[in-house]
Amino acid sequence: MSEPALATTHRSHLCGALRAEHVGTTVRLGGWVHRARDLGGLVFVDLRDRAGLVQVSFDPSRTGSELAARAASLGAETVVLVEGVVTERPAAMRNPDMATGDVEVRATTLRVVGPADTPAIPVARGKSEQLAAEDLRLRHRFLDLRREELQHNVILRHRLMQRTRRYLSDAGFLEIETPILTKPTPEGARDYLVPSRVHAGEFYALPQSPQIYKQLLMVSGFDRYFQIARCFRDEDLRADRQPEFTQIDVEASFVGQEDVMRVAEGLTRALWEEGGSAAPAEIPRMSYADAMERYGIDRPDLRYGMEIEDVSDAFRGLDFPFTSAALEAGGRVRGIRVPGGAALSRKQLDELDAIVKSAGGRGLLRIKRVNGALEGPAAKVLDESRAAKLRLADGELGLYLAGEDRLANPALDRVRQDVAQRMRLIPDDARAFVWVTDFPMFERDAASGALGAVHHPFTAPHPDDVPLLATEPWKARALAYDLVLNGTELGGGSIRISDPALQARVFALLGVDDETARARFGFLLEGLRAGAPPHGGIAFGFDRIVMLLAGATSLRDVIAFPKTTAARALFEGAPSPVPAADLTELHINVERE
RNA sequence: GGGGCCGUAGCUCAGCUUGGUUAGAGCACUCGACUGUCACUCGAGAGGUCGCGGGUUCGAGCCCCGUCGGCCCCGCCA
Repeated sequence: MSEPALATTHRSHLCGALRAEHVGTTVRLGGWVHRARDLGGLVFVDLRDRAGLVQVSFDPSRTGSELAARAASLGAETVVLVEGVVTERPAAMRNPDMATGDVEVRATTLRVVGPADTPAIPVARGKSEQLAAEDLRLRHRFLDLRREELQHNVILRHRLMQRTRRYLSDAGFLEIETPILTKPTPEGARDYLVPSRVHAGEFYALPQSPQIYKQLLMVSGFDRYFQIARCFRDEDLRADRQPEFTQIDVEASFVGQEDVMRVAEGLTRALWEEGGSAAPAEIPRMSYADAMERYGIDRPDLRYGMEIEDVSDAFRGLDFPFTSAALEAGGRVRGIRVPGGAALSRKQLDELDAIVKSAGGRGLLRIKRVNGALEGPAAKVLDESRAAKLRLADGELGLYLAGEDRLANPALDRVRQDVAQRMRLIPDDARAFVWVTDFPMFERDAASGALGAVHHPFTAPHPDDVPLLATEPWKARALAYDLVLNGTELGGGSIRISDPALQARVFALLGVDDETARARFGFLLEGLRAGAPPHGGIAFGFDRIVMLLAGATSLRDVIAFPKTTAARALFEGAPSPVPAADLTELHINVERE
C-alpha cells in the first residue's frame, strides 16, 4: 500500500516514515516532542507524528551550542519544525525496537511553533507505566488520542469505514443519508428528544436506527441502499454500549434471506481482511432453538465446547430435593460437563453458585467423578444406570440446574462462559462466526402474556409459519438472522413485511390498533400500499466491529470522543445547562427536584 | 432504579487492617552535572483542600452517614 504524499509547505516527510532509503535526504519535519534526552552536549529528541517516532540529534559540534541548548530545553508535547539530514546510525547505535531505528535526523534548524503546557496526563509512557485513569484520559482527550494505541484504533476505524463504502458501493449499493431529526417512536429504546422551537410542545427524536427510512427507500425503487449511520438510544450504558453509536445499515429489494446473508458475509470477510485477519469463507448456521438448547443464549460462543446437556432422565422418578419439584412441574435438569473440573476448589465452585444466583437460579448441583466414583450430594441417590446417563468421564465435573428453560438458560449460559474462562478453554486466536436464524417472531411477556416483537414489528414471518399467526403466534418463526462472533452479536437483520395486509395482522397481534398504527407508522404503511418490492436487510454494530478488530476491550477506545457510563462527555462537558432564554424560546419549563 | 469496586502530589500508587509528632515512593516538573542516548544516568529542589459535606472522637487520610465523579454488572437496550 503506497502512502499518499503528505508533504506540505511546512514539512517534506512524516517522522515515522523515514527509513534507510532516505539516508542522505534533507528533510523538513513537523511533530510533537515525545521525549528529549540531554547528554550534556549531545541532545536527542524523539519527534512524533501520526506515522510514528524518529530520533532527531543535535550535536553542538555541528549545530553550534545555541541550537543544542534550545533542543535540550524543549518540553514534552511541544510542536516543532525541524530541518535536517537523514543519517544512517552507526551499527551499535541502531534501535531495533523502533521502525525508524536504523536512521536519525541530524538537525540543522529548530523552530518551536506550538509551545505546550506540561501535559496533564503523560503521552509518552515507559514500558511498565500504568495508563492514567480513564476519566482523566477522557477529560484530556486530545492528549490521550496522541497515544500510539488510540491513533492506531482511529486509523483502523477509518480504513474499515472506507472498506465498507468500497465493498458495498462496488456491489451496487447506494449510500443515501436519512434524517437525524426524525419522529419519536414509542417502541423500543427510549428516544433522545429535540424540542421544536417553531412548534410549541412538539419534539423531534434522534433516530434509534434508520429502519423505516430505509424501507421507504426500497419502496421508492433505490433497490440497494447502505449508510454508515449514527444511531441514538437513551438507555443505560455498558462497556460495549454508547448512547450514540454507528451502524453499517444495509437494505436491498427483491431479495430473500440468503441474498442478504451472502452480502453480509462478503462484507464481513472484507472487513476482517482489512483488519488483518481472514474470516472463514463460509459461516456456519444454527437455529435459534438450537442455540438456546445447546448454549442457553441466542448468541453462542462456539470457540469451545461444553454444550448444555439434558440429564433429566438420570433424575426422573427420584426423590431428590434439588430436582424433584422442577421435574414434576415440567421443568428439566440440564447442565454442562467440565473437563478437568473436578480440580476446581470449593471457593471457585461457590463463586459459580453466586453467578447462578445473580442470574436468577436457585443454585448449582455439582457432581464430579474422581477415580471412577461419583462425588457430590447426588452421588448416593444415583445408581449405576442413572449415573451412566450423566456420561461423566474421570476428572469431569457436572454442573446442573433444575427448572424451567426460560430461567435456567441464562444461568447456564453464564456458568458455561465463566467456567470456560476459569479453565482457560478458549484458544487465544480462535474466531467462531455463526449465523443464528429462525428467531421467533414474538416473545411473550411473562406476567401479562402480551406479545412483543423479538426483532422489530416490520419483520416478516417465515412463510411456513404464517398459518400459526392465527392459532399460536408465539410459535411462529421470523425471517430474522443475527451474525455472531465469539458470543458477540456483530449484526442482525430480517426480511421485512412488504404486504400491507400482513403488516396490519402483525400490528394487531402486537396489540397495536389501526389508529395507533396509523399515528406511529402511517408513513411506512402508506408506503407499503404504494407498491413495495420484497425487501430486507441487516445492520452491523460498526463500533463493536472496530473494537474487536482493534483488540480493544472498550468501545471508548475506538471512538474519538466517547461518553462515560453516565452518558457524559467529560472533554467538552456535555450535557450542560442552557440559558433560561433559550428554554423559553423552546417552550420548555424545567422542574428541579 | 439496584448492586459492587475505586477516588491521597500534574500522573501511577503506598499509607486505612489496629485513629496519634512534619502524609511517603516512582514518573513528570525546576535547577545543576554529563557528547551516542533511545523509559539516558547522577545530584538537589519544589510540589498535598487525602473528591466534597456532615458526624463520632481530646485527635480523622484512616471509623460512620450523606453526596459528587469514574469503572463494572443487573434491570433497561423493539
